[in-house]
Amino acid sequence: MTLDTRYNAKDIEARWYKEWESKGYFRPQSDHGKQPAGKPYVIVIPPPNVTGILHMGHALNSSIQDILIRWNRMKGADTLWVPGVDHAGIATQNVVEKKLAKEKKTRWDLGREAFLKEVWKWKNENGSTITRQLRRLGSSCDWTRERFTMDEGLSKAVREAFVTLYERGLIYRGNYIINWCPRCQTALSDEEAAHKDMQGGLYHIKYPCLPEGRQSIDVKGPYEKMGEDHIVVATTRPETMLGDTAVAVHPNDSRYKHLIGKKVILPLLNREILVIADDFVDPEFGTGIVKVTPAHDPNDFAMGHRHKLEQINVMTPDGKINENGGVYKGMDRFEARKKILKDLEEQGLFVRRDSHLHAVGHCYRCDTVVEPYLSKQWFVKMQPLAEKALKAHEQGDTAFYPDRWTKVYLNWLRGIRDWCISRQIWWGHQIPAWHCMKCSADYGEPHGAAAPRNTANEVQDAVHRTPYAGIIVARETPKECPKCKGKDLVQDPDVLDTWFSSWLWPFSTLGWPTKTEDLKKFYPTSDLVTAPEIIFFWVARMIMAGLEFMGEVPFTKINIHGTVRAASGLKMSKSLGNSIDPLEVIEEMGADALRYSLVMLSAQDVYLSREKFEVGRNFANKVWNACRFVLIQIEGLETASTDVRQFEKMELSLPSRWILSRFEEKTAEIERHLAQFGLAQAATELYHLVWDDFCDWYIELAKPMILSEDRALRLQTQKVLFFVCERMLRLLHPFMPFITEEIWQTFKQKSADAKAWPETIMFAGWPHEEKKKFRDAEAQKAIGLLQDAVGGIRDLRVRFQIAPTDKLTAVIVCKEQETLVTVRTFEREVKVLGRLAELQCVREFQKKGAMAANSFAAFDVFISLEGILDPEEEKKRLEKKIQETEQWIETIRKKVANPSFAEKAPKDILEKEKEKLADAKKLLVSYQTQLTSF
RNA sequence: GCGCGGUUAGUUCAGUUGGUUAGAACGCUUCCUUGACAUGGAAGAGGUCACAGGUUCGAAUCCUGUAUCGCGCACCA
Repeated sequence: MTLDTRYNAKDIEARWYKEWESKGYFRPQSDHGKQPAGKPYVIVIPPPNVTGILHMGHALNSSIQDILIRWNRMKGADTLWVPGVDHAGIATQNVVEKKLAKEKKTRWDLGREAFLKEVWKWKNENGSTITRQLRRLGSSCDWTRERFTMDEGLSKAVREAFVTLYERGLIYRGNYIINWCPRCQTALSDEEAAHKDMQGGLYHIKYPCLPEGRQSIDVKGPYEKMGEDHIVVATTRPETMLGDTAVAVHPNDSRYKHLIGKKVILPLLNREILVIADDFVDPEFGTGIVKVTPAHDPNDFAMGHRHKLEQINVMTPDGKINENGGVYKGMDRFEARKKILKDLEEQGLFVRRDSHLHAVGHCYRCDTVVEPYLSKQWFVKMQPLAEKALKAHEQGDTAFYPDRWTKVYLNWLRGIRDWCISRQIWWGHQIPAWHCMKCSADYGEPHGAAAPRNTANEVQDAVHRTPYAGIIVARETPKECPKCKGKDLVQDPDVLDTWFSSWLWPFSTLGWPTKTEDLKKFYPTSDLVTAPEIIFFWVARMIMAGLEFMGEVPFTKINIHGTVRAASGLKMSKSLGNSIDPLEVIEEMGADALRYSLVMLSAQDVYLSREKFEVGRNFANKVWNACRFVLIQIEGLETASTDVRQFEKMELSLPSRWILSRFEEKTAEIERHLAQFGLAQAATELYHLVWDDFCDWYIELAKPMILSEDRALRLQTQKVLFFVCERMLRLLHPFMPFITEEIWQTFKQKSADAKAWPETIMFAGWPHEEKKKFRDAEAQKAIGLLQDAVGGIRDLRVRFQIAPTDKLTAVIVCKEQETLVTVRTFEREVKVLGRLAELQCVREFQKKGAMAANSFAAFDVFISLEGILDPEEEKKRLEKKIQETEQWIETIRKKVANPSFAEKAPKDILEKEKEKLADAKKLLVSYQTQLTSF
């Protein structure tokens, strides 16, 4: 039984995933009636957007989670990885609306019910793309527990959560300035309005003053005296001036004190507005006078509140000027901006445009400029929730890896603002609130429609009236109004923010609010792995929800991994056209290669280009071939086994002792890295263990041993090869699940005790240190010497251009008798690896003729270079070496001679320095001896 | 404006609590198709660790400041 000559990732990967899933290996072992070891290990997947396709960020995220899951599964824990997708309200609705648009239809043409049918149809046909792709990656999720935020159970959880919060007085409804996307025509939360710096204009506009005693608002120019016949305000959004209801100055601003309480004329609409005084105004900025538009700016809204100003909404939900905007009615907001500026200029009221850099909110789904907009929405009062999360953190219930994200998280919690959760779309969980048409006067106005002029008092009322008259919030659809017994009830048309369902994910996916077995067994979960941009959207909210509804944090460890970026440094995204499709990489190089490359690079943000995946591909190929070599070498072996005890009474060769020792050492190190989410470091360690130690040295050393006449040595080497290689596969399995399974199964067939092996490498157990049984400092030191000797010879070969086929003679001159004894034990190996015809190991040596050496602290390696060596060149080289070494000695000597160093440095450091000094001196002697012989 | 992170080889990055002559991958140079692997092997060149101070016997590592790049947050119209 052996492996194919060529490693074919594609074939292997398709085959194994199917096998694993169909046999139920991904399910918790307790589902199979097994008694697992220790605490369960549970991860919930950050649910990807149902409209999404797998991008590199997902690939990295899922790779990390799968490594953690497979690692813990191998350790014997009851592992559960719950997969699923969220319904992505706005994004999904957009996709379906776009589809309808092609047929020249809108959602309004279909009506709510028919439209939702369309969305479900789309979901059923296309919604599994991303989960299919996750399978290609090798993600060992328990698909039997897959959830969707719109499925029945999760919808029940959403309703439960909403009603519970309402009952606890943490949900309110009110008129506020929210972020409004005119394209999606819905409110957004603060997090969904991504601020981008934009170079815009700061427009200075003259507002005429109403002269003393004049009642008429027909004030004619010219306006020349600022502060007398006019004032100048500055704005970035001139179109909002249509809704101005005041201008404000700082109460202590001496320039304008006389204006306070006076009136100015709002140009274009020729409305009188008041000059008010408010601390908010920064006298240093612009002219020190601010126009106040309570319905279109959060600050102005607050100011309007303080001064009981009228709120005039001048925009329609789709971003056009409404009937309050006079002649501008019907114009798009940006079109209106241009026209208004033009009109102002014609009237001599436009002063100038300054270039101005400011942050403008953009809809995170469609990138449209968000409009601060006054409308009636549902909110969650966040502060009480945040306080619980803060307290949990103080108690050490949550920890971020790496730790620096803690601060980001805490800062956000401390400055938390209420969460606008209602969305004016149809796809999502409809708010479980019903309006009694009889009791509720305030129902019936379409959301976001040109709101009649709400007064500040009304807002205040709306905010604080809880529960509201005429609104019934309930778990079950109410039949009648509890107050008036009226039957005319209409459910609130709004749906909830998608994140309102995602934040329940860690327990809703386990069955909550039903007290299921899963919930009992698997909550709280273990780790959360996600990207930094999701900390606010999801992580923080999940923690708050966990505490609020379950009374316990949903997970304690939060691993924040790097962002995947294109080589240019920009975030990888489809819209920028700089993305690399993970599926293409899988197709070309295999999922194992993709996973390994990504994880190895993920110590921080991952900058990708296609070539970077070659690391993983080459590594997979190396693993394949090394194992193939092992299988070929053990062809005749009848007693291949993974049993540690087989080596107990065996006198192992030095290289075998060494490789066993190296594996033991590195296993512990890899485990340590994995335990603190140092996956990149773990992967790098493994890479070098496999490539450098196992392939470059052990396999090369094993070759002569296998060809040896000594039957016992032959057999022993075969056994060690098998044993070590099988462990290597297990160490690699979490990182490269497919290739390791394929090879491992071949190993299993080859082993003498195959019956004792589990059915899959997934359950083969994670290699643990054999009580340091294999730790072997002596072997490590000896192989170090061997590597020096071979390296020294190889260097001389290359330096003097000696063909590899030229068998030459070398002499190793040991400086100590002890070294000589050691070197003699691996004489044969050095001969083979150095391609020598002859090797002498001696204590004393008198150089004859043209010879050159490489010197080490323990020995010198000479080779004969008759007719090749240029004595002058060699002399120069040696002189340079001597100079370098002298300098080095001087440095150490100074250090050691320093009384403070001797006094303060730890003992072992001092010892090390002294050793170093001794070694350096030996080296110097070697060089000097060589030089004098010329 | 506030906060966070980076600045180490030509490039991309590692570098645990300060302690070998600062490492890797890719690229580059030279040589090698030797029975696991050319997706390979051997060897080599290449770095005053952004800058300036400070703490220390000792600093890439800790502190202060500067420069520069990136990210996040924020109501300066």
